[in-house]
Amino acid sequence: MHVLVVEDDTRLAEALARILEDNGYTTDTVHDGAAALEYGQSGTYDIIILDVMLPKADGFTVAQSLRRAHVSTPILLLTARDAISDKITGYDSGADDYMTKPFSPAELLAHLRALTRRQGDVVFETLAVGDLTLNLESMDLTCENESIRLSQKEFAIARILLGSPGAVLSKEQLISRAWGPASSASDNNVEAYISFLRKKMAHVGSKAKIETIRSVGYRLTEGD
Amino acid sequence: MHVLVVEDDTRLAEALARILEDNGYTTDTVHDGAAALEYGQSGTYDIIILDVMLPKADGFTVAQSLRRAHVSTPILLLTARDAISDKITGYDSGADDYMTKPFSPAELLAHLRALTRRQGDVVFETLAVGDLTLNLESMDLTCENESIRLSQKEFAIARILLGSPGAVLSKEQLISRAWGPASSASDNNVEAYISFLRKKMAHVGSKAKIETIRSVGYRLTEGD
DNA sequence: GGGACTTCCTGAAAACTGCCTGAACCAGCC
DNA sequence: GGCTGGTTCAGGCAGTTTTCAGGAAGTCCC
Repeated sequence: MHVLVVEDDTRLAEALARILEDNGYTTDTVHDGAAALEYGQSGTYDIIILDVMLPKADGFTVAQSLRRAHVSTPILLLTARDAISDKITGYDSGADDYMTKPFSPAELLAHLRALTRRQGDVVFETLAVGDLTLNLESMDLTCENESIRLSQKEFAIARILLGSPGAVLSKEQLISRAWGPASSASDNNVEAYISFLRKKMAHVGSKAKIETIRSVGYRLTEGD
Repeated sequence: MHVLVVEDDTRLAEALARILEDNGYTTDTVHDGAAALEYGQSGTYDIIILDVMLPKADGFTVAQSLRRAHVSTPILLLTARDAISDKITGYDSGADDYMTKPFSPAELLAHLRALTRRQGDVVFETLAVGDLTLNLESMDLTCENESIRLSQKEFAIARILLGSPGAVLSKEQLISRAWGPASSASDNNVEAYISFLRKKMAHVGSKAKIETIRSVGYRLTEGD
């Protein structure tokens, strides 16, 4: 197992190399984004550990460039910040996993083991349509860096809509999937929640729209 | 030092527990693969000693499953066979060390010391999120220069939260990891401790917040 | 175009549920 | 006995879900 460590903090870089080598990995270390790209493109590494804060080119950019160059080596991003927007950026940029500093060696090794094993498993459980992202774990609805919390039922409905974007869902379908097939919820319940959702979507400034298709149902669209 | 012993041979299991307890370890013993998984996932052990030949699921499988579940507790595999192929399978499955039966108590203790040392060497003795720092040795919670002592359970919960900042932890998860998988603690216990922790976090003046996600769980955030 | 009808939207209030937290109660320990 | 830490209880609060009703918007037909 050959690992490329990209980390500008010399102390941390050495600590990483030490942990890895103690555990049977071989390592190369570079200290800035430009070198990371150059080495990463060689395609000889099994994993790349990439710090986000780097001189010359940040981790996100490096990850993105590598993916553009069709390098599919699993990338583990390191960052001190744990903002959700960062996570999303990290994921979008093509990184496979994500770890916030500080971390224990055990944690690092666990992540590496997971990365080499699974390859391509999803790290963040989200649903996205257009500029909208629904976090399936925390039930947050996000657009750009505005986020808002959804309630249980709002989430259930949002999840169904985001789950089949563009499709027309009837109120009956929505009721049966959000309230359960044996429920006695009325059409007006759905209407109320669609209204809530539209309000929250507007609040986070999304361009996506829930269209009404009269006497048929609703449909989620990206919004041009 | 808390050790999980997984061994179906009752005599050997008792012998192991005895040796360990005589040497200052505390132990839990289970007798099959399924229980091993359940207990192991609680993440409350410092070491897992795992026999290869087990009813329900063999040691390799258990080790592998634990690693997949992101449990990074060091695992010491026990086996009667000493074929090389077994050794390889052992390490592949995520085990950290490997010992063939029969062995002397001294040998066992040496392996355990090696395993804990490897970790202890480099393990960060604090967990930090935002302006909050949790000292894993003294169980103090610190922010800036305000510090406060946490009780056992408070510490257990805090450690879990600080260990995966930003992630949503359900009450069930918290119970299983802070009280143990077989516990009968109620949701209200968790609520009570969350309440204590919030009070102590406020007391040290941290900006970090424990968010409630209604009917889902809790999440620790840095607080802008 | 206008009226009659249907469907949908949405603000407000009521009903409900889960959560928080102070206080009491235990148990073990100095 | 006093102390600390853990657990349980219950009232009150706040967020959620449901209900209701008036009005807006769409459809149909003359």
